[in-house]
Amino acid sequence: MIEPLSYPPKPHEIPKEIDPRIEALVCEIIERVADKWTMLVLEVLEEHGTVRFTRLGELVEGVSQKMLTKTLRQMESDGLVIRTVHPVIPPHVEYSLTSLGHSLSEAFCGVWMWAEKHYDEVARSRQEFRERSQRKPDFPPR
Amino acid sequence: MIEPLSYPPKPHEIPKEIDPRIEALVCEIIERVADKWTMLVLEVLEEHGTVRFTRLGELVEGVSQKMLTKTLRQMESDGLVIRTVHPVIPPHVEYSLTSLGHSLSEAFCGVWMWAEKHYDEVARSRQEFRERSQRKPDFPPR
DNA sequence: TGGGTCACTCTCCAGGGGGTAAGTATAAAA
DNA sequence: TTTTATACTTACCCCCTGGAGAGTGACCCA
Repeated sequence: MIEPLSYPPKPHEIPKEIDPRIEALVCEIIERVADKWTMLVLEVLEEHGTVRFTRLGELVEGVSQKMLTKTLRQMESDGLVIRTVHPVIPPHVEYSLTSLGHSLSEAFCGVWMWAEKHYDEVARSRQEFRERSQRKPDFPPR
Repeated sequence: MIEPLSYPPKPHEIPKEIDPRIEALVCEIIERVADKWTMLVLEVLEEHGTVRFTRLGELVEGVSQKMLTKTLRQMESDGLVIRTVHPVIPPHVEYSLTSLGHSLSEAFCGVWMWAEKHYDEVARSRQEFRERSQRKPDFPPR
């Protein structure tokens, strides 16, 4: 079992406390999990419960079949979604979140809310940045 | 100001409540923010406070100068980091998180902890998935 | 016989992400 | 005078991502 780390870590506990293996593992999960489509699929399934493949493709705006399949397969492999096949013709396949999936969705809640809450601020900042960089030559020059 | 949504949203509040503009905005932020390097830079700055360019490059494992610059520029534009230039030679540039940056880092805390907490579970799930898919032909065939 | 349904899978291909390495500016130090 | 230090920028190039679109299998229905 991995020992929980405080977050953000206090400066004094940084140097030796982080096992590079754990660092790598967590990074790997974060990378995969923070994938664009994964997050969007997660959200849609959280909202709509059990959804069939084609419908999911409609709900996740802009996803191609290829990417949808790939993302779902990945999420299934990670234990985030359950794939339920009804052996009929034409095929009928349903996707829904596992409890692990739900828990991840909940964890993402923070980021989601952050994005909503700070949207204006980011937009404003981008605006100012654009103006600033038009006017100002920099040192060192970029 | 954007009206806060409950999360996860209750089924009955889904259909009309989500303004597609807001949906798009949030998605855009999430996409950017979920960028691999952005997250890693965020983490390093949270841990180490104020850091110079070259050092940052060492701390963010595997990043190239090009990507580091790009990521930092982006984060600066979004108001997540401050870039402080000391006009000396050789150049001395320091990066640190803004309060907005800290708040995002905090929001990601949930995901970070999730990854740590559920690592074994995900690993196990992947293992099983691999075994399962070797044995089982599927319907419909993949 | 032919078309429709569903959940994929496969192939082709363009665009872009991102790596590498060299270039730049400047002054102090050796 | 050459080197070094620092924070970039630029050019070149390759590989991989991921989109578009067609194909597939099995059955039902007209």
